Amino acid sequence: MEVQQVGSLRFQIDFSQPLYEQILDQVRSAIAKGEIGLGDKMPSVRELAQELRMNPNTVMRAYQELERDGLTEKRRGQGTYVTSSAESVQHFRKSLAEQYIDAFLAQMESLGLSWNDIEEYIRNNHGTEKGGSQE
Amino acid sequence: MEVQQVGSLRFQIDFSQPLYEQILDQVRSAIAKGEIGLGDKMPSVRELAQELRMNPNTVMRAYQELERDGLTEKRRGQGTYVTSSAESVQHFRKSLAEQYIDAFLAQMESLGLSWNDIEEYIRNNHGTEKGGSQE
Amino acid sequence: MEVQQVGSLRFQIDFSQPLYEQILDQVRSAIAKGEIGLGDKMPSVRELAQELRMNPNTVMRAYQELERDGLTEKRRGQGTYVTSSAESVQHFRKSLAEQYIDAFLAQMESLGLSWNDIEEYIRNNHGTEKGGSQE
Amino acid sequence: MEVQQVGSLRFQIDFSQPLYEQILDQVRSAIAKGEIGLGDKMPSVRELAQELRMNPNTVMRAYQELERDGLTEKRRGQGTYVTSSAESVQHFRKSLAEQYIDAFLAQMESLGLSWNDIEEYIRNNHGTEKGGSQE
DNA sequence: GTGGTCTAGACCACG
DNA sequence: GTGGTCTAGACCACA
Repeated sequence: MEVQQVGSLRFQIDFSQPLYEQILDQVRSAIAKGEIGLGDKMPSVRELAQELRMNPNTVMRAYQELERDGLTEKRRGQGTYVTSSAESVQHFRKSLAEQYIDAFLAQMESLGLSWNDIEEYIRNNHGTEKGGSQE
Repeated sequence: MEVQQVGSLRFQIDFSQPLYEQILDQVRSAIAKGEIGLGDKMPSVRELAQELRMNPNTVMRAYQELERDGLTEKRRGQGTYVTSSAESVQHFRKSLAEQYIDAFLAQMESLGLSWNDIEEYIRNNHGTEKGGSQE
Repeated sequence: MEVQQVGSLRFQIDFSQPLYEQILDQVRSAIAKGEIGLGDKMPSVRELAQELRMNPNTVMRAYQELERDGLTEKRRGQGTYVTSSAESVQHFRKSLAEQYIDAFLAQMESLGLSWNDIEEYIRNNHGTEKGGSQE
Repeated sequence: MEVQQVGSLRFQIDFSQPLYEQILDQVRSAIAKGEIGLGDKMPSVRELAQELRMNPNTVMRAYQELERDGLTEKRRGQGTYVTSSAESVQHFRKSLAEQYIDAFLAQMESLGLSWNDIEEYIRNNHGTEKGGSQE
């Protein structure tokens, strides 16, 4: 897997999913985990596109979505910045998490699996290496 | 939401996802949960297409994938049947569940959420009606 | 796998191939291997259809092909008989074998495999026990 | 027989088998034999369809199967590429070869032919022009 | 009647 | 430009 560092952001892109989605997810993740700080400057669309060898339109689409989610903001003539509002980040993080969780539970329900089945699987396969939390 | 019953199968189709995927998911679910029994006859491609008001090719695509997954089998000139092998169903169910769970844990990790965070959310929002798992 | 005995013929039918082809192949095999003797009476179309729970048309199609190949002959009012001519059987056996072999060699060639590769595979996997393949 | 060259691929199509299967087989063969290199770009679905004078859906079906077999991969908006993994090709080649060989041996067994009979036939008819392997 | 293949042509998402 | 989904309708093999 090829990993690319651009400023404080790290990207790992493949061709199995839409490119703009991968940028979106990975920037979101960096913001949620504090890998890029509140108020930090994002790479410009053109710079990122060049580094990732993508069409600028593809990067722009991800940036637009980030802004719509309240995670970034454009400052005229200066570029794009991570929002300074910790509250915005928290709010977004919570709503996305809930969305993921609800979708996941629906999937499990569709397979007829109970919460106990899930816990058991996770205990067996991912039990030890839990972490990555920060609250 | 419009729900349609075809034999022992219930379908609920919208236009937010590919139609063949929705058929696929819902038939999988019915098999996994035993709503349609092992060895039972499936609706014919044409019949289901007519009931769901879609093109037979769309239904056929879902049926082909079901067969590739080992959940159904075609009998020449007779139609499509749910596999008689409980083992096939179990194997498929397990592998799909693991895939879903792994993807979910990756999502949670990308948001910097710990397993405790997840459990807490679920306890609060889905805690009471767990076990039988149905909405 | 379900095996059915009809007179001196043994059938093992599944739904993954055309039914008439399976009858054809298995009767051919029985004749080629002498499991049913030259000049022996074949089961009638109706009888075989009933035993195998098939449509008589399906059995008839196989019988027609057998007759066209010179392996059986109809005697008016008496039914269908395996040919009495050992020469006919030998001729057919040879021509079918050549056809199979040529097709097989074409497949191997299409994968870029040499005869040595094939021999090696067969030595490793089927070398010791001819006929009753069972690992 | 009409042969058509498209990029580094050569096609020879008739109407005796499904068109998508012939594309599938011939592309597989080209990959297995290295006639098209790892990582090379395949003709686009539309281009190949036009060259072979068939419907794009027919070509797409073959391409989907190639991808399912791990021999090719799609890159969003860029086209279809032969996999870069020599291992994937080798794995596929081996498993297909074994499948062909096992089926062939079953055919020979059904005709009551021994391995010696086969070798003799091949020595007589194909003995001189063997080769073309590479590993 | 069943499913399987193919065509023609439309519309969409992605880059 | 790429592939992905869907429709409508034809023709075929099999039972």
